[in-house]
Amino acid sequence: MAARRVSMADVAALAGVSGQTVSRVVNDSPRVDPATRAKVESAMARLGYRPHRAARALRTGRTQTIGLVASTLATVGNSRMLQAVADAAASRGYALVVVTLGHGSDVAAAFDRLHDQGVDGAIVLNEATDLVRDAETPADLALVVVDSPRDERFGVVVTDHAGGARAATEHLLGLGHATVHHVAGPPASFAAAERERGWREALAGAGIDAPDVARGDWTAASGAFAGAALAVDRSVTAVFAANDQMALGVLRTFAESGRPAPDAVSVVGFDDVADAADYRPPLTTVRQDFDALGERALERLVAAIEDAAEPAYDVIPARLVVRASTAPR
Amino acid sequence: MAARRVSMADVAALAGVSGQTVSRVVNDSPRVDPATRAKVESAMARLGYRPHRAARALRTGRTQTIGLVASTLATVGNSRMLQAVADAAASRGYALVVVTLGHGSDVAAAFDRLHDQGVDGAIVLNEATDLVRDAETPADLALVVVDSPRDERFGVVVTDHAGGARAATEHLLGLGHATVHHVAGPPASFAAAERERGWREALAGAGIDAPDVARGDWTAASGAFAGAALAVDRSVTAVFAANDQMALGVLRTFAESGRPAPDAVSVVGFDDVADAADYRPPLTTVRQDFDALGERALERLVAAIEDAAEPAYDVIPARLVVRASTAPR
DNA sequence: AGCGTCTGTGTTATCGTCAACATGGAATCG
DNA sequence: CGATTCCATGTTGACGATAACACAGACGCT
Repeated sequence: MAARRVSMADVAALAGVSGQTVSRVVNDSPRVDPATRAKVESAMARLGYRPHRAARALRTGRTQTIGLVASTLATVGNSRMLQAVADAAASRGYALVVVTLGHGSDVAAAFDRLHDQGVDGAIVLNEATDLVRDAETPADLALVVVDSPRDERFGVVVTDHAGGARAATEHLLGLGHATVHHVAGPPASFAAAERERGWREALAGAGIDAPDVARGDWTAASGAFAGAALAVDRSVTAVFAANDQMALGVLRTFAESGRPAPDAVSVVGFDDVADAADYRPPLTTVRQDFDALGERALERLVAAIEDAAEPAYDVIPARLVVRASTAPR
Repeated sequence: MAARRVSMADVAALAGVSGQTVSRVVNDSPRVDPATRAKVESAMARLGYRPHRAARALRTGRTQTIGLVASTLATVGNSRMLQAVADAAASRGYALVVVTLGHGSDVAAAFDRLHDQGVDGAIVLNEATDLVRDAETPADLALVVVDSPRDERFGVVVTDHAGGARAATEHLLGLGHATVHHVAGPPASFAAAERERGWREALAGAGIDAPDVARGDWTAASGAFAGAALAVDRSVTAVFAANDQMALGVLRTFAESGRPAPDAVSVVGFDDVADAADYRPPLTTVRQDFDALGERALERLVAAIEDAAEPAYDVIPARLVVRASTAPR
């Protein structure tokens, strides 16, 4: 019962070589005779040998593990990022440990925990611009931050929020709306700021003064609240919400005020969550490519860990998806 | 720059004791003189000592790491479970590694990966009843499965799906509806089967023959598809959908058929996702307590790992949340 | 007084792997 | 043809922590 696990020594004994040779086979060293390699490999297969991560980590100082830091996993965007990162990590042989920020939103504590875990690097989903900016980044930890301003201390991967927002706004203007109102995300959010910037740029490009923004906290409830104020203003015919869930709230309050989309108002969201196509009406929105984002973040992180690559800056495009919540004015 | 990490030996030297004594302090052994303990602790604090997980794992065979297995993390339920489990694990000093099933849905491969990682135990989010049933469970891995039939080989923690479904159905019957139609989840899902069972039981209890069920795949799109068929049948006045997203689809197609809830039809969902209160109309649904579920699963798992506790079976209640999508007939 | 027991601490060996160095032979060179 | 290089492999000794054992002194018992 107490079958001790198979170690390198067992494989070495069966193959009639030294442990070091087994190690070389395992690590794909070129310095191994093909015949020897075959012998060792068959011995490994026969015994069902698996390298012992902890032992290797102890010896090499590398754990083949990366951390993912997020304030919460309960949002659609974060969980889709997580999924993408998890898949990408698995395919490269890295384990992924998840660290969520406590209620204190204490990034330093999160880095501390990662340090404890001995991760080789970390990906941070940066929901508040100053999250990472203020925390001193541990020197010995490779870092890639998602949705952050460019920074030379760590890699950065971002969705083109501003570009997506511009496309959304221009789409609405193109439909003949005199202006476009905006329900923005929380002030601390980098993504929210970028989306707002894109919206302003599009309006400025059309020579239109930007109206006051309403501000929500990404939840549908906050979108509904903001929408209630907009709905009573008959001059509002087009609303760009900074995410789909707030758009959902906007759709609801406009409908309840007797001004349903798309006849009385056009609404655009951001993200393209799975449900967006089944909102009423189906929501025109900007699709974020979470898979590409996660994949790229991991790729950069692994490059930093394994090849000491310099921090890079990558922008992933976002694409407008037109559905039924927008119509010509 | 290349500051080697602080090891136990460094602490021991500074405190003027042996490494073993430091180890005893770290592990809260009672066999340490309070004065000595204080000396060691101050030395640890001064040097900023952190135990080296890999070294400890190598020696003890315990990694203080658990795995979470899920087919996907992109669903609301799974990501909320993940969040709950991550928090609970962190508070107990366990790291959490996430393993998603490949497209092959190959549980054996997932266990394999966990084995590689050397986790002490795993929590499986069981979306298909036969997921775990068929896989041979590794003997040396403590296991807790969420949403599975009772099993003596591993711990099981489940939401009371049937009870919640019964409450939902009885709520609708209590409003005067002659019968309740059901949009069920995928056939392989344990949760879907249980919710369907609860629905049937409630109808049977009222002496009503259960109508045919429509079947979706948890997505809003599949709910819309099922809803389209139901909406043309004027005798349908009450629908219980097996999750909120399908309920969203049902709401949409009924509205588009000129039969909006709650006047023409009453709709109940399951889960209480964050957006449900902002569906149009706000959705009456059954709230799952994901936090309790995750917390309990982790508690049982840790008990199994640390105290070799016997597999337990826990049921977490679900609660009806009445909103505006249901009305008297 | 003599003996066992308990307490706090130190010593030694080991977990599985890999880096650094060592070795012996074949191939290549001037 | 001796010297040099290269190649495939082996030997040794950590990495950091802890389990098992050892031991000296304090204490209590008969």
